[in-house]
Amino acid sequence: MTKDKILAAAINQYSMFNYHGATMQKIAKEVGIKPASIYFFYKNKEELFIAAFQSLLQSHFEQMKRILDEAKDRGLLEIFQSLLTGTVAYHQSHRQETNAYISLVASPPAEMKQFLQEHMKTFDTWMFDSLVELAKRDFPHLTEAEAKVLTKQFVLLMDGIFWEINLYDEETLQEQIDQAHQIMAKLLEGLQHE
Amino acid sequence: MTKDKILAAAINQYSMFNYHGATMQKIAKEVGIKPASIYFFYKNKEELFIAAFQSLLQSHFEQMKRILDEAKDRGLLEIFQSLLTGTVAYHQSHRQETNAYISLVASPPAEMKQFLQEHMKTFDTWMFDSLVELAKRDFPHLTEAEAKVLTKQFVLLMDGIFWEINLYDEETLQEQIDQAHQIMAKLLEGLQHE
Amino acid sequence: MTKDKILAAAINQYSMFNYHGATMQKIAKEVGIKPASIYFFYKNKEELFIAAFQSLLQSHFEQMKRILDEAKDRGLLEIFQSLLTGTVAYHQSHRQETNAYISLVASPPAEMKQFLQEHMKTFDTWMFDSLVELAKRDFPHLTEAEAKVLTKQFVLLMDGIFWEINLYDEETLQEQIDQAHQIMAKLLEGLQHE
Amino acid sequence: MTKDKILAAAINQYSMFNYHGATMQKIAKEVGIKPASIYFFYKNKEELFIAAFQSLLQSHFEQMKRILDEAKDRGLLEIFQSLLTGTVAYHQSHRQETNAYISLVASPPAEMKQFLQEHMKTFDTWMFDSLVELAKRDFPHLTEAEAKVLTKQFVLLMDGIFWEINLYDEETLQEQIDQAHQIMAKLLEGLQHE
DNA sequence: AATGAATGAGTCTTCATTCAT
DNA sequence: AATGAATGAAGACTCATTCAT
Repeated sequence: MTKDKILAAAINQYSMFNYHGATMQKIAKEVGIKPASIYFFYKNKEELFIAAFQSLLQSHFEQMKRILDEAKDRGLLEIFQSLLTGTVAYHQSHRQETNAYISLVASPPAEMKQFLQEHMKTFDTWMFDSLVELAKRDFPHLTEAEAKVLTKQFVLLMDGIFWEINLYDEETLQEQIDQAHQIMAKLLEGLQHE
Repeated sequence: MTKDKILAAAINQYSMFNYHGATMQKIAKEVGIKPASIYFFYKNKEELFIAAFQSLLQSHFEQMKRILDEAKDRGLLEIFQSLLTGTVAYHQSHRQETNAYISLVASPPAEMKQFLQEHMKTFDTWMFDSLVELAKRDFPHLTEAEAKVLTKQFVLLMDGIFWEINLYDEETLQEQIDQAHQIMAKLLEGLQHE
Repeated sequence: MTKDKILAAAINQYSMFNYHGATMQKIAKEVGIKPASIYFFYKNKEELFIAAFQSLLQSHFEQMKRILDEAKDRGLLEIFQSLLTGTVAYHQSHRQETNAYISLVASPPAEMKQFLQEHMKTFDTWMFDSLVELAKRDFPHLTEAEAKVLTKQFVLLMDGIFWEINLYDEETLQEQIDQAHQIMAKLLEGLQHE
Repeated sequence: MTKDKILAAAINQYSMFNYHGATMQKIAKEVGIKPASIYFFYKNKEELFIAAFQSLLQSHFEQMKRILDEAKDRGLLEIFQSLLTGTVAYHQSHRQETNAYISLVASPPAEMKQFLQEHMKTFDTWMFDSLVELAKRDFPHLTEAEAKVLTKQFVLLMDGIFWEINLYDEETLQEQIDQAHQIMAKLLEGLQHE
């Protein structure tokens, strides 16, 4: 459908040139239509990008949910591992969305800042709560506080991977995922002995 | 000096609107001059931004060097700690530069991509080498490989902090720094017992 | 009927925004249809507006005829009076048409200028001839020339009222109608004594 | 000066095509510059036209003041006469301004309606007060009320001339001015005998 | 009878840039 | 060292119109 193609093109152009550099003309050209046609589907540039960003954030969210859902019956370390590799795998097979997502989070257009912050909060809360619960399920003797600390540490590692996703080549990135894995292993190891 | 004010304004505008949104007009207005005047100091927009980005990256680099230099006579854990807090402190007192830097690294203008990658490589190499050396100095029994792993892990944590710097409020960010510190402590603890 | 609704909307939009500001889109929206649908009824914008203006001018003309027809059996002064109040009453109960009519006469679209001038001539001639005849009927001793002068004077007053119709509030306008009436009374009074 | 030429061109284009039809391109072309250059002098189309209309209304106002000032030492009938002929003469030697003025008053752009109404009120008040005063000066036995009635009647005639200024050819218009003159003569004549 | 989808032409406006002063 | 004046190119967006359905 043309409407979806426009959305995809907007995301792609944004990933390459940012908001002001993603012109209606370039988006239209990518879709194979004329600029004027975009306005049949979206009222203006801002509304197009609101839709684009919503779709972007939502697919990222859903992807994370899917990964967690698939992994949730394994052990905690494996869940962490799955999240890391799953995220990176997804993002490597959706290069444009990744770039757009990173761009959006790292330097959001002023008009989008608040909307973005609300989304990030929802996402963070969901991820944090889910992981805390899984941690407690897998290590029943953990106190709430301990589970939270563990989760925060994992989130920090995951954010590190995120920052590196666009900076390192595939191989180096894989090494960093391994490092994250080993760190989590060591952190869990400590807990098991208590 | 006007020339420097232009540079600062360019960085500030870039931090808010990205390359295409940072117009010569807005930059001039921020400085209190007319757009035409910018061309007395810089040949064109591209050269202005090359200068701006160089200055940006260089100050970041120098700042990191300064932090490391100040901390290098303490123990390794304290060095890590200093780097984390120093970096965050610097970036919190230079909000615009931080935003610009993050924006630049996370979504570089196409024209700047290569130049940026070279810089990042230089920076990463310097940081990596410096830390490996300090690790070996402080834990003489560490093998080269072990020292490298340790450093990579620290870099991962530091990158996590970087990603979070703009997303979390000051307090939450401080907590995350603490988490990073505790992880490094645990990793070093493990080493010490070998 | 849709066709008539389109015509009415065109007139209304014209009264508010003039020819170039009365867009097919706004007209369609006012009718509650899509712009493309207008083309089922009218070949293009120009033909729509030719139809609209014709209808406008024709209803104005017919209204004047009706007023005159109703009043023609009374005395001349009363006929003048009826024309003035009748015209104003009609125009106050058809605000949009009035505005459109005034707009059209005062600043006709270039394309319509000639068509308009022909209509105005026809209308003026009809009105002038009718009034001259009525004047002679009511004041048989008047020469043709005297009757013409009297009519011209009335037309001048009527045009004054027209110019004021959109500028003054209802009350002030009524006062001006009274002034016109009194002037005509005085002019007739002069004649009667000869 | 370019800035004034732009203003004049804006008025001229407006007189021919109304607000929406007076495009920046046509205005620029008339001045002999490129559309972009207009924006060096005026922030946007709306501000250009606000300036244009202000200038238009102000020159009309000043012209009326000048005419009245020149005539004010003659008798009242001559003053009326001067105002009529002066106005028409001025407007016939400033065709574009006249058309623009008539267009503006008869069908003002929505955005300008309020601004225009205020101006008209100021102008009407000035004209009315000035004429009432002159009437009382010239006919000392006139009551205030009588002077006001007389003035209103003159204003009505003058408005009639205004409405006709664009509709009739020069000769016919001159006849109408004569009619107005004769009406005023008769009205004054009546007063003198009291 | 009406509309979804599309577009060429044109609208206002901004942008980076130039150049004489 | 700075700016007033200007512009070609491009930006977002609108408009009248078409055509298949």
